[in-house]
Amino acid sequence: MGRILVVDDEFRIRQIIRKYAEFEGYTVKEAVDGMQAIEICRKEEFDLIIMDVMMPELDGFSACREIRKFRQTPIIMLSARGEEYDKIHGFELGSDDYVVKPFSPKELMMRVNAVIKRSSGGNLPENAKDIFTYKGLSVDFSARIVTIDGERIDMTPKEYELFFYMVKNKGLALTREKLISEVWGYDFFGDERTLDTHIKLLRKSIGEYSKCIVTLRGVGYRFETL
Amino acid sequence: MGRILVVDDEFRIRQIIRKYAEFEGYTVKEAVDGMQAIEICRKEEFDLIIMDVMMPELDGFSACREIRKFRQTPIIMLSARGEEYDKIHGFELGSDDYVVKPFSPKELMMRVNAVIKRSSGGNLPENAKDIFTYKGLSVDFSARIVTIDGERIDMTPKEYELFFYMVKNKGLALTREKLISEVWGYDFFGDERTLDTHIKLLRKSIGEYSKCIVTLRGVGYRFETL
DNA sequence: GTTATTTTTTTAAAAGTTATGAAAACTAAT
DNA sequence: ATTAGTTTTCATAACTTTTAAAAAAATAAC
Repeated sequence: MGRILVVDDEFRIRQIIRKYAEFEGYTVKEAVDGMQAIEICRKEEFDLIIMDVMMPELDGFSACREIRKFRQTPIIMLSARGEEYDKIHGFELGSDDYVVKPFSPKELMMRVNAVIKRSSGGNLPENAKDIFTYKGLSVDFSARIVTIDGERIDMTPKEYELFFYMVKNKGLALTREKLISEVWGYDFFGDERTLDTHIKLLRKSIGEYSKCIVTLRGVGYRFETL
Repeated sequence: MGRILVVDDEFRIRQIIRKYAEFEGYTVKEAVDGMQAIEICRKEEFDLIIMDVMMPELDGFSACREIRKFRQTPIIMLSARGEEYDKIHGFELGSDDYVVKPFSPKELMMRVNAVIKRSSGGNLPENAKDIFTYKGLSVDFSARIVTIDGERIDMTPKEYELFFYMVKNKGLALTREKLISEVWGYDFFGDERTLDTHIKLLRKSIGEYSKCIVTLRGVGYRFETL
């Protein structure tokens, strides 16, 4: 287990990735452009694809899109610094991660391991995935699993419901009323401070990421990826 | 689903965009200038508008501004390299993306897909965005975030409410009575100077943009984009 | 130019909100 | 019924915002 497809037009890059990946115990196959990558993917299955954005014949984005039509293989995109940032960012949701060139092989391998662990760890049917990730934090909505740097975070049902709702609505100001009616139900008539207490418990649970839950005085809270 | 309005005075450009967009499965409608675009937008709804900046009759910026008054359709602007860079940059936050001519159709399509995915496909809450921008100032109403040159401005609830109301009613003379009843509530019976104090605090918070809040002696205040 | 009026700035006290810790109530499993 | 874990309540501490009032500055009127 651990098959990786490396797609890059530069031999040197493919070589270096192969070296490190094989050292980590992965089996590596190579493709020199997007077109070739698609053909190979039709015939064989991989646990991960590492693909350069800029390639002759067919660029990484197009290839990625094409492959995704018939495979759910996780994909890590490689791109030159600065260049195409917007595109990658917009695309990011579709790919699983991206690494900026020049990269340190170590860093790349770390990401490779993370992505593979993330995708193979959960033995769910790959299609029903609904996962949010931000840095070392990942929230698997369908599995009800929250991990930080790969480690599971135990959460009580209420913490999970609250966190779930906030992450799903990340970047939005959520009023106390909204949070309470969404998490506790519109007919909750309990104490006003209940929400505060659960925010506190939740913050404690997510450790360093507690700073992602910002207090909006007089309004409520907002979960944000800084 | 996937209706696009292409606004450009050059037939060749419209044709090429149409070709690629239809290939990707979108339905395309065309307009030759800003005026026509506005008329069409009043009658029909689109998922995306691709609009050239330089056009006879009515330029892209003006048309965009006009359309935004009644539609939230995402807009991608096209412009010649270098030219109008400042405008585009300042405008960027208001539009959803911009592409510099000459562009590769592939690149444009990638952006089109990204914008459409972001605004409709992606079930992220990010779509419900409601953001006002003017130069380096941006007010995100749904996230309750105000930034100046990308940096967050901390505001107290009252400052935010007051600013929110003034920006939403930008360009209008707002009487002290109106402001107080809208921000504090019609039943506020506090001190007359409270409003002045909060205007002061607000001005301090928004720094250089404080000059956008003009005092209307004997009347009230007005927020304006100079 | 002086005076009266309005606006702005400055304070400090008052009012209001959120965070926290601990205990009580509740729930599900044994 | 007991227990372990979870949720809720409550009192209080910590903190922030709002208010009010007065002094200073600016503006308009004379």
